[in-house]
Amino acid sequence: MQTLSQTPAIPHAIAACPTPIAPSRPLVGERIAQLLALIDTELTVVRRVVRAGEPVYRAGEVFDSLYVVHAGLFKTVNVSADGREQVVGLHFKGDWLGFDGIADGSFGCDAIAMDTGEVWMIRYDALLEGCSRTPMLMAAVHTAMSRELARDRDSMMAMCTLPADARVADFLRNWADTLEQRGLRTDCITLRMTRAEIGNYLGMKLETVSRALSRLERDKVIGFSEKGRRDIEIPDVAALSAFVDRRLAAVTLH
Amino acid sequence: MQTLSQTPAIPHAIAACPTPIAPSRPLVGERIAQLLALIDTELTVVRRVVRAGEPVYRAGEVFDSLYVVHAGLFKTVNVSADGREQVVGLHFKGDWLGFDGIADGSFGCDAIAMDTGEVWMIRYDALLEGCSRTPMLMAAVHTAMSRELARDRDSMMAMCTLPADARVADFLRNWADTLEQRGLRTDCITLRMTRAEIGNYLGMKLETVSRALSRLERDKVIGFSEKGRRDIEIPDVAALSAFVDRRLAAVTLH
DNA sequence: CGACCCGCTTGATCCGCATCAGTGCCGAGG
DNA sequence: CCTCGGCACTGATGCGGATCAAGCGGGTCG
Repeated sequence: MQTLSQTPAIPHAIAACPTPIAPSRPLVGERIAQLLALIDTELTVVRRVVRAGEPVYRAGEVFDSLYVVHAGLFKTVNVSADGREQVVGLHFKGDWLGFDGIADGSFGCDAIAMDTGEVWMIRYDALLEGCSRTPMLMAAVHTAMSRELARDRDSMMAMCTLPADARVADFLRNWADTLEQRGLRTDCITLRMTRAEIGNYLGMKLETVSRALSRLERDKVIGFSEKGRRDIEIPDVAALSAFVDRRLAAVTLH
Repeated sequence: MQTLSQTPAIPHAIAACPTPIAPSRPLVGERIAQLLALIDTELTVVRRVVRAGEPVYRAGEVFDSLYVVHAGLFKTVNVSADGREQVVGLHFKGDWLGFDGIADGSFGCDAIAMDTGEVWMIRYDALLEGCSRTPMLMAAVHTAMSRELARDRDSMMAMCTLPADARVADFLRNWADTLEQRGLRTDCITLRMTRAEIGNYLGMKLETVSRALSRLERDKVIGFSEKGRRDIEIPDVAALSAFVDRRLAAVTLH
């Protein structure tokens, strides 16, 4: 089914993919290109380069613009009044940033670049106007928000029902999926996050992340590159899914 | 009770509110009324009464309509391929149902009535068209999606960082807030969920919910009505917040 | 070069919550 | 009436992951 036109990714892994969530998987890369083209023609955008660690916006700032990731990787960090903070989302090329600010006119999260990247800033009032003119644009915005909603729920579900090591496996699988959708290599991914950040995102401590990764390596589901423990080799994405299912079955049956 | 044309909400409760998140708190009830009026004038809606336990829609069904809760309480349940299911959202009057179906054209959740209620069904294509005509309507839709996003993140945060009993306290506080925003009594709330459902929503087991409630009662933060253990008295919402903060401090400082 | 810091790993121990098990309460139905 | 099934509460026990602690490799800077 998934005859991805451009990705050179391992075909058997795709055929064996157990969770065909998105029926239009091979089109995702194209969809992103179309989105960016649509925005570029319909709206005036301000391109902004953001360096690693720098914020696109911060929680509490007045909301008046949305952002679309054009390059790089960004995280959104929820900061509560009492100082707790948690990574609540990761955003790749084509993802939007700032939807959560619409409701009450100020951002609810920090959005921070994890390496040098570029965002397109779009004034919200201009976007509303553009949506009135161009129904396709409105549909695209709705779709993006809807997708984010669905993704948040899936990760909530994972956090609630999966044990720690399966959560890490699921995280890696999602990352690989994301890369694959963008036509990038999935067999060797570079996490641009520390163990502590991963743990924060997945709701566990850095030691637990480390142990989970070690276990996944022992089980031959992943490998470490000799370049460093930050690069992770995923010979077979399906094996990762299988690992999740296996751990789940171990819990589920009484 | 539902006749709140403009909220007659209890002023002292607002003054005593410990977490002034929304600056326009007393206007929320009015906002809901305005939303429903706006929808009613701009769109053709189909009213549909749903009895307790019946679904509004089910995961996997083709998406072509959104729903607005007009009366009653609804839950959304995420069902994964392997059979796990989790309550991922609770929806009161004025909330929308079905946003997560926009992205890929089919619903990702079950939406189920928790007691007899009424929803307004709105065809999505008609909504898009209405949004083009009426910018206010579009803004309302965006706001609703944005709010849902923010709420999901907050509950994700709570699940990750709060211990079980604080999570229950936080849950009750949010419930009370929701009622207050709609101009209803907050000092005695009736949970229309079993302990197991609450636990499922909060990511814990029913025994833990039960213990947490018992503890909250021992600490005089809540009380049980003599009508049954399903009715919970909250003499002071601020005390609930204080409980959450206290439990958090106990964890945070080493 | 060595001193230091940071990120990662691994082991030992502790604790919160899940699990298992027993009891009580209430409403429905024979 | 008694029985039965669903829901709730509580105690005992075990496990998964947090916490504490130690060691290691690599990068930076004096």
